[in-house]
Amino acid sequence: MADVKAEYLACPIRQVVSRFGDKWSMLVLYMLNTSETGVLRFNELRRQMTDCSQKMLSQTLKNLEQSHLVHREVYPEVPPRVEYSLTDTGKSLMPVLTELIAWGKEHFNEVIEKNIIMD
Amino acid sequence: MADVKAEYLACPIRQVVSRFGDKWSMLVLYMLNTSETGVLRFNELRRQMTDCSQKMLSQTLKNLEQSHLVHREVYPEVPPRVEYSLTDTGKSLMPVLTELIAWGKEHFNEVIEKNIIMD
DNA sequence: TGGGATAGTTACCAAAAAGTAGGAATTAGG
DNA sequence: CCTAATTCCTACTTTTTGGTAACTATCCCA
Repeated sequence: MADVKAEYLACPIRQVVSRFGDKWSMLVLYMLNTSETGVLRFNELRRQMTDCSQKMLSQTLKNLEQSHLVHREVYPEVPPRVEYSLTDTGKSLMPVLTELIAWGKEHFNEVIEKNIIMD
Repeated sequence: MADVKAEYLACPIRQVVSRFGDKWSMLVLYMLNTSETGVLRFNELRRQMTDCSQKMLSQTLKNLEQSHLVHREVYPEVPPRVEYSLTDTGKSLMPVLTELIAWGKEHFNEVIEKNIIMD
């Protein structure tokens, strides 16, 4: 098991997959990146990702924050205001992510035509 | 729920995540890409990914085949021989994946130093 | 007095993913 | 005739993930 740990720490693919290979992380990063001000509040994200539950969104944001990809700024107001934005590390990921999305746009249309995955 | 389907079909991020955002897909693609001949047999992959179970590997390969990213060639011999390689679509993904890996190498070392995720 | 808004957390449950262990099929080789 | 090699499949169990609904806290407004 210690071997597994070493393997994880050494392998950038596993790092990447384990940190934002989940259902919502990339979507959140994308939303933050395309936001005009570069900043989004919790409920603004919720409204844009209607099929992500409140729990999943806050969990996702917490993970991204722990990975230093997203910055969380709390304003001690009532009602509370919390603003999320990309960190510099997060911003540095965006060109790659953008390419991945572009690749998806280019190549999955053809795939989807032959291959229905949802019902 | 039909909306969710439409959203999925329309969103390249979800396409990408749902097709190879899982635990093993990227690793398999990477292995196939870095193989000298561009071809790997089932047990060759197994030996290189010791912590992936037989079941997971064959499931992963099947998914990648269905997404037209991996080609599966069966030779009707005894004992059986099956060779896996990247399709053209799979190959077209590799530059992006390589960049993602490079990004991981560059940026996660610093993150890991501050932030232990495994125990 | 009693919503409403904001940003969560928690407990509970269901579904999906993944691990384990065993079997199947075929033929060559001892 | 028994074993090894190769590529799986299947049943069973455990672990992880995700969803639902209810709860918290605070202040403003009617």
